[in-house]
Amino acid sequence: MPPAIHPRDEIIQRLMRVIRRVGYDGASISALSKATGLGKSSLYHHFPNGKHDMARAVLEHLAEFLRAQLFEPLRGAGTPKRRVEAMISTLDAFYAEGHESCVLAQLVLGSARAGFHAPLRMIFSEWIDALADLLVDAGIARATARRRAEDAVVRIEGALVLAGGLGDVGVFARTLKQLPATLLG
Amino acid sequence: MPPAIHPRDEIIQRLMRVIRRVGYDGASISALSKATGLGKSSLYHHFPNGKHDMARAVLEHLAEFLRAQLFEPLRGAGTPKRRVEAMISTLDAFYAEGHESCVLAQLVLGSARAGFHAPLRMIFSEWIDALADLLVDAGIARATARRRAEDAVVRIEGALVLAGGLGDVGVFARTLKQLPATLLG
DNA sequence: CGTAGTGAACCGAACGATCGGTACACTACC
DNA sequence: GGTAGTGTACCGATCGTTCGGTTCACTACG
Repeated sequence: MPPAIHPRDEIIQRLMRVIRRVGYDGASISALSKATGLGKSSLYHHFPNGKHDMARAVLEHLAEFLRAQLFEPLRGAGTPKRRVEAMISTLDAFYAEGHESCVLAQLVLGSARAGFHAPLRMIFSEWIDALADLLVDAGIARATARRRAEDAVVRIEGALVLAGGLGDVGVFARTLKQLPATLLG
Repeated sequence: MPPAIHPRDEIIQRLMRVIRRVGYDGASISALSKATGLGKSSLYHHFPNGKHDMARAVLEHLAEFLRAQLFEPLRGAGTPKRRVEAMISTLDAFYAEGHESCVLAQLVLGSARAGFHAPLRMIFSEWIDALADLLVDAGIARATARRRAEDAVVRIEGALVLAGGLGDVGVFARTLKQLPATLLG
């Protein structure tokens, strides 16, 4: 293996850092170029279809991250409460206690949302499914479990929006804190 | 009153329609010009500071709308449950049952969010305050009321994001439906 | 061995289009 | 006449994208 100063994952993570902060429309190629340390044409070498490809890659990368760090642990070992708490602390770190906004929300709201419809729906669905399965595991009826799982994701996304809008991350902390009780009854 | 083909409110509403769909960064001046039927120079006549002024005006217009249509009714007559239900049906209409996204969220997430920090915080705060006051009115302890009010706004914003992400407005409908129970216990 | 060739990774300069914004003359109505 | 509102033409900057070209590790072949 050659030195590989710029592993693809590292590039994508830097793209994500920009997009999650300023959104798809707000992320210019030159900004993405600066953030990655790659020239514009080098970016096009890695992502032949341009900006859309970059965001797509970010979305795929995020999906893998979520599967490994959130969805799988939800299905893993430990009591349901423990597993929910693990998810919460992962979320708290990923969103920097509410200071960072959500890439998913950025792409849902951007002007190019139509182009990301499928992967976005996939990610949200998997998230809800993983949570619902956990609740079923905890002895909660399937229908109730789904409703609560959906509600949990709703709250997380909403808390991030509100934290940004109020300029106060307290609402995100409070929302995360009361998640276990809301989910598990 | 002269014919006034383009009353200011009508202009601002059309600006809002664009911004709420594609966000601040995605809303180009030419798109805003087309949407309002006004030439660029006319737009700059009405909003001397350009795009930022337009979004600012949209935000002020929205604040007035929310005060008149949401916050005041929350403090008005009728049982607390009735007042909550009135808010919900207004929200359902305003967001077209979940098909339209939230202007506030768009401005919170856009790259120019710093410029709208104050009015955004104001609106969210007023909303939470109005809801909390209603709950106190319904006999709920102040601290609990605030937490629940905050949670309600969190859910509304989150449900709009998720409705867009899933491409299914069902989640918005379900969230609104269970709001009265969540708020009033 | 050497050396010609290959392809992946990279780059800055430049493209046409559009960006947000301005200048100014004109019209409509007081 | 004055002034609010408008249309046209235009500005420099930046947009996303493409171009021409360089570097360099590696392979094929004499």
